[in-house]
Amino acid sequence: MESKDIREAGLKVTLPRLKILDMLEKSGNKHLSAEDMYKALLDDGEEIGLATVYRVLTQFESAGLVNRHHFEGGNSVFELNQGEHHDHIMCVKCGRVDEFYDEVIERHQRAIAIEKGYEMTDHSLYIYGVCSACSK
Amino acid sequence: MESKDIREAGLKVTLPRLKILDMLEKSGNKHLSAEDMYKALLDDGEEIGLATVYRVLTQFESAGLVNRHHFEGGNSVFELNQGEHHDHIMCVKCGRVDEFYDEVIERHQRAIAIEKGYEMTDHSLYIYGVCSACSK
DNA sequence: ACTCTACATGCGAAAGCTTCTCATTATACT
DNA sequence: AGTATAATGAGAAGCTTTCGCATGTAGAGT
Repeated sequence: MESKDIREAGLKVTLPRLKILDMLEKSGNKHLSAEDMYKALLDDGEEIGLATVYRVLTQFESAGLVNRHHFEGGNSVFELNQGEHHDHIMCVKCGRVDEFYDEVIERHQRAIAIEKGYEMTDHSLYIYGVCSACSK
Repeated sequence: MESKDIREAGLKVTLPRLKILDMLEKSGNKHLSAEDMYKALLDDGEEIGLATVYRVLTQFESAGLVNRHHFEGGNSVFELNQGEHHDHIMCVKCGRVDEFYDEVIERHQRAIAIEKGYEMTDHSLYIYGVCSACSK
């Protein structure tokens, strides 16, 4: 039940929040922008403002329910936080996104932070390329 | 002489371009935004428009003279392309930026791209943390 | 040096994404 | 159910970046 997550985040359970969380859960590993979700909600006949979508996503992010990514070129995209950290590889032609996790890279990042005297709080790694479907 | 670089990029040697390139060369390993450079030019008494700063930086980027980075939270910053690729680690409190290069990480990125069926064109890795000066 | 043409510039306007403001409405606790 | 508090929708505003266009200038040829 999604409403539990919202309540546990200290937020009231409202229709926009339920709809947005629901949409993220059903989206598979798609990475949706606020605009994407807003349009989809409109198409569903919901009366939800774009500002609300942004507000709710920001709150979900603070609560750790979703992750925000800044892919190259413009707007942020969001995905459900499902526990396991991963990084992204993205096709510069079609926008397809795949996910990966590499323990060696993770370990080296931590080592670099220590070597440079930083307490690591976060990191972001994006690989850009042309996917197999687009390169033929 | 910087004008050679500009000419080799197929661009006319103009005052705004010289000033901007000069400023990047003198900035050490600082990472400057277009706005930073625009303000510095104004303070120097130059009559250079913000649009020109953006245009010139974009052209320099296309020509491979500078690299553009999208740090978390807003605007792009630029640094001179001095040959060797590197990634960045940034303090989330004071904005300090350090650079690093890790061959193992680079190799793993290439391997991941191949494994996922991508022809890698680019990648970006940012580590965020609290630097030693800010953490005490 | 002088001329000419294509390219650059500055300015203001505009675009695109995101946040803010505020009056209205809904949630959840008593 | 009643009430305090938080959430919403709509539009305005903010910020970075780009565009359009009239004016100005670099640089090749003469």
